[in-house]
Amino acid sequence: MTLHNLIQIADLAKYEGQEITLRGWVYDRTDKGKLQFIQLRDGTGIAQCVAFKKDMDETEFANASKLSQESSLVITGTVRKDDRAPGLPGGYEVGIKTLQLVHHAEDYPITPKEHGVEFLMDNRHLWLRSSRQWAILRIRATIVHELRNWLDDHGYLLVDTPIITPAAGEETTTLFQLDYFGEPAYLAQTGQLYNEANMMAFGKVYCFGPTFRAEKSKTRRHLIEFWMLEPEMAFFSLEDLMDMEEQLLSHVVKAVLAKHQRELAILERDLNKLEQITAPFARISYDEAVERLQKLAAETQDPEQKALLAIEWGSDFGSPHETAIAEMFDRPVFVYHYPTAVKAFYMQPVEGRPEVCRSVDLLAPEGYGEITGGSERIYDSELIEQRVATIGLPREAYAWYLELRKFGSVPHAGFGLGLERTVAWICGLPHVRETIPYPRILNRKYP
RNA sequence: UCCGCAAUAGCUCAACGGCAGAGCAAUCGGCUGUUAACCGAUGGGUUCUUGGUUCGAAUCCAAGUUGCGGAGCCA
Repeated sequence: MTLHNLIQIADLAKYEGQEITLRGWVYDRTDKGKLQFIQLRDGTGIAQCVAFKKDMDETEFANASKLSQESSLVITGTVRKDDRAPGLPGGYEVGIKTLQLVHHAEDYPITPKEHGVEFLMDNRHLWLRSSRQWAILRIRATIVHELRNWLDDHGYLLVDTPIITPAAGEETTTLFQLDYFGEPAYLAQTGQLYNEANMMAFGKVYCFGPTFRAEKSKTRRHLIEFWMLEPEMAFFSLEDLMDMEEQLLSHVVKAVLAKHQRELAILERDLNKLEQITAPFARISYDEAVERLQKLAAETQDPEQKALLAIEWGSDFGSPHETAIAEMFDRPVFVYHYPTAVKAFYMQPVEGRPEVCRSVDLLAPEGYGEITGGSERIYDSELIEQRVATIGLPREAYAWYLELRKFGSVPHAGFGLGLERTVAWICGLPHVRETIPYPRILNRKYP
């Protein structure tokens, strides 16, 4: 078959008046008898291809009238401007000259009508072809690209951390255990401890990869396997960390707005909300957050809501608390100096107030909750030894980590950013299950 | 793990103690501007499972399974 002038649908408008070749899949079709409208999808966009009986070979037109959803084909034809033409980007269509069927799809299950969550999740491998998923995963790719771009351009070095680890990175989470030639090993829940070693070698580093938590969490914000970006910086204070995070995230949001107007339109995202995401973000202490929540709870009439908002100083925030705090601001808000007891063992205590630590979480607006969590790390050798002993961690497993404090220990800080939560927020999605191609959630690992 | 809700055609749902139904999809036919096209026709059912109540159960009851929403835990 001839494939002269093979183009991508995203570039269709550049070829007005020219004869071109497209390859792709039937997204939808309208049959008008002697006239067929084929919406052809090639991964870069959707083009309306019009088959007129009188313009085509009789057999090829007959094939066109039998096309089923998701059948694959190669067409040649002439590009013309037509305001009636739907598609992505739309406004141009192709008058078909030849049409070759590559494969006839039979009974494609996902139709243009509505479907339930369970059905779509069972058909995730096919659901990815739908325009909404197309939009989300393209934005996800840009978010990853822009996060890495910004870091690479600002002197941060990508240093990969292992996925198979001999011990937990944090004391709280349940890990997936592996059989490592007869010895137990675990899937990483964070690259943080290795980042601290890498930071001492390279100054400013980050790791980016999948992390695994065997928690039986069943919420709109949890995945069993999720991707985390973790920068770690030598000589950084908590304030440096917040400055850096707001620069990084406002850059990413700006880039998505610049590159993905079409995708955001498909998702019906409120662009005003994203345009507000500029540095500086709001900053409040844990103490102030608790006070504000207590005041809000006191003023709340609905008893159910009142109970959800109730909080005592010293407790970690639940999902309703995070949402309530975030709603008090029109941009992301940093909450810093959490109680030491609810945070990880390696977080630096506040001087003169050891009951709170130099930690900071970033809460996204619109109820998306915590998207980053970070802190200054303990760099004093004796203090970190003491914390490991108090928590009851097996010292031998952490010996290498503790040794970092013996050779030129420095103040340092870092954070972890949950990629899927960030994608859900920027895309305005109700659930993280659509932010990753093949979500691993409680009781689901297929497909 | 706890609380709440649900499960009926390939899909989305209706029928709520008395004949198992619609729209979409599929198949066949018609139509030269469709945007979730429209019009006509055809095929399509272990009503999640097990047990119980009843003359009679998709419908009521019990247990289980699966899913969804929320809580907790967290990024």
